[in-house]
Amino acid sequence: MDTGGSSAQVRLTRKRRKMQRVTMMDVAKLAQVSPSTVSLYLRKPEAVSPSAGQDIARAIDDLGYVPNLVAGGLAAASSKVVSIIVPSIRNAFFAETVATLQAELASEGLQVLLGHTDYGENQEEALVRTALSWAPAAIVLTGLSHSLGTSKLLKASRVPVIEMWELGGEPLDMAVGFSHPQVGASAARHLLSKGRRNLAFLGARMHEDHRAEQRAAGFAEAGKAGDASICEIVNHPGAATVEAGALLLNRALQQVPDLDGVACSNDLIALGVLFECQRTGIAIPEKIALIGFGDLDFSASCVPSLTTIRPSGDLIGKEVARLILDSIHGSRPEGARRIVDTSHVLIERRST
Amino acid sequence: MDTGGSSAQVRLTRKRRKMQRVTMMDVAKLAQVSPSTVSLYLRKPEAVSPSAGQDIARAIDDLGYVPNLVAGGLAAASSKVVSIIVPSIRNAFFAETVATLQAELASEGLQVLLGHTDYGENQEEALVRTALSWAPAAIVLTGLSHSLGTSKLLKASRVPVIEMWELGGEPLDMAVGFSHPQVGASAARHLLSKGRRNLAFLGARMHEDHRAEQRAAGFAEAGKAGDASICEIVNHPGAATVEAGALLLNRALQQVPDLDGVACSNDLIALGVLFECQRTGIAIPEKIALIGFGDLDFSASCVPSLTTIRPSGDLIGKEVARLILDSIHGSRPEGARRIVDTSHVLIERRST
DNA sequence: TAAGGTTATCATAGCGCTACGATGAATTGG
DNA sequence: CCAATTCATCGTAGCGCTATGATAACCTTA
Repeated sequence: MDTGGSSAQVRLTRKRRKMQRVTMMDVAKLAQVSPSTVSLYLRKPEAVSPSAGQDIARAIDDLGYVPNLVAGGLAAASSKVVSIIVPSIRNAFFAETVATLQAELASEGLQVLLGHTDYGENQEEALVRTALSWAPAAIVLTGLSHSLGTSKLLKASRVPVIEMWELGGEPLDMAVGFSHPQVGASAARHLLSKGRRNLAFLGARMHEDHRAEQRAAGFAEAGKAGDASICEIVNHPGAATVEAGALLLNRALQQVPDLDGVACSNDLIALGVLFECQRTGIAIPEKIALIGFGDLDFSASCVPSLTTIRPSGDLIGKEVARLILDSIHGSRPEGARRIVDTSHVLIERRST
Repeated sequence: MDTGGSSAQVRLTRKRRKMQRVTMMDVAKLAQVSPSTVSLYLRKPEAVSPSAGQDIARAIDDLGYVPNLVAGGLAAASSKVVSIIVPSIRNAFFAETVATLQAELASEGLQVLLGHTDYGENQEEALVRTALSWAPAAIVLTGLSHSLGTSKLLKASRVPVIEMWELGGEPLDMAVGFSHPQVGASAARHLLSKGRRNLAFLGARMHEDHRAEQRAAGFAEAGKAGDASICEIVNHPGAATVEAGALLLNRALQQVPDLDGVACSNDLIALGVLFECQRTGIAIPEKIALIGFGDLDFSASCVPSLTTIRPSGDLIGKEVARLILDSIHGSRPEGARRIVDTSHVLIERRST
């Protein structure tokens, strides 16, 4: 007869939770120390006696223990993650910066959480919101212009914020980059110094890419301040591609009949110009002097080699990493606003 | 008189923890529901009554509540993060895939945790270890060859693993990509079909880049199987750059005197070849037929336009995303091993 | 109206770890 | 030889959230 079945005291598994195969507790048990000691060992090995340390190390190894950073982050109220938000990782500029940054941070045990906005401010706000959900150690944004909501979110959180690839405005917290108007001005002055007077600036997606717009503005201003006869800005609504370069050149040739100096917002555009000139038989630099921006992989090797402006994306990555690590280690003077100017370098080659 | 001071019952703040400004509890209080209901609303809004839902939504808005995904991840035993590990984010192939993947995943509320190995297997193991610490929803690796430790780690965890950009071996779990030997073979056959018989394959970093090596091998095999007179493989120890292309061409010209067909492991190398030929007056395609790999931004626009093989990095990203989402939603047939072949497309242009 | 079925909501027990304060052992000094 | 000081180690209370089962509230239908 089944006595237990209908009686009141049914023994049911009260609660059940998913879990991790090996926890710190298991390590502690095997090493015959308390979980606290294991935790301490993992964070500050030198604070634990050598003998205990060895036992723990062996236990970790034997069990194949992998610490759970999610739990750690919750307990410590801050995770070992840095959130990076760029317009597009397809863009070689940002790829370079992210790569450098990732490498620098990885050596300090920090992970990179990546997001890209595709040049949309609303997109950015959503990304910032999710980024903050991870209680990151720091958050890295591109540029200085953000939606009101983004700024509010960021200020409300106590997370260090670094804005990169742009200087000139008031940063939320810290900034690493350079002045884009100055880049444009350098390009214009260089063309003027080569005796060119009928200039054009070829840019892409400038309604969204605020920094390209600034370069164009700096170019136009320096052109006018110098003795340029004409100084036109031509924009392509799509992305900055080689193909766009060809289109833009043709538009510029229509607008500026005696065009003899062209600056491009991006080396890809410049490459497109180069190819289009080759196709149509326009001599570079004899007929048109050409200067780009970015110093991409091909810029030194193309025919003719491309005069360009190097923004040092890797340097930006390094400096951002330094700022983040300083913030985390508390070695940053409290309240000190930090702005790092990575500057730009004009590299003269055969195309001008 | 101070009665409390010396007496035994000192009221001391027992414990203190850091915290978050606004928690789910605060939202619950303001909306006059229990925290569970708020949690439920956030995860499945349709399961909560419209009136309660409205109250909660308003409370969230009023308080500027940002959910803590770290806590959520711990409680749910899996975080809304997908870890992606690529050799290099500077590489346009992987940048494309990561960008697509990130966009697809973001729309489902998943974050991307990025790591890059710089083509090092040890590096990869360390990255996988940290990645697993985040209890990710899935983990995406590049290629099929990993260290023993990496495989063991991955198998021990119950995390869905997707290997991308390579097919042909036995995947750990799921794989999305294409066959690299076949790419090489396609290139060789194309050159042969153009009547070229003195062939060379120009690759870079092939001792580390296993996939480039496979392309070269496939090329050599198809060359021999066809009626190629010579079929040489030339390797550059450094990265695949435009500059390397020029060097490699010159090496190939030495090794293959009557060189008339060149395949490159990467369009950047092909571009370098193009420029070098321009410099030295070698006619393309008349003297040398040139085929690349990647179909990068410039490949359609250069002069002459570049015949190339498109690996569809964006398609890979999309398929990987689909597999991940299927895994998460449990719609994947349990135990079914999934392999997706994204294939490759040869795009014939003017350079052959 | 009672029995049975739906919902919508809730109380509660952790997820695995860190940080705080406390404990006990070892060392020292007067 | 006991108080004072150091040092390694430990016990424990959460971090903020989700999942589970339970409960209450509301319909059905016979």
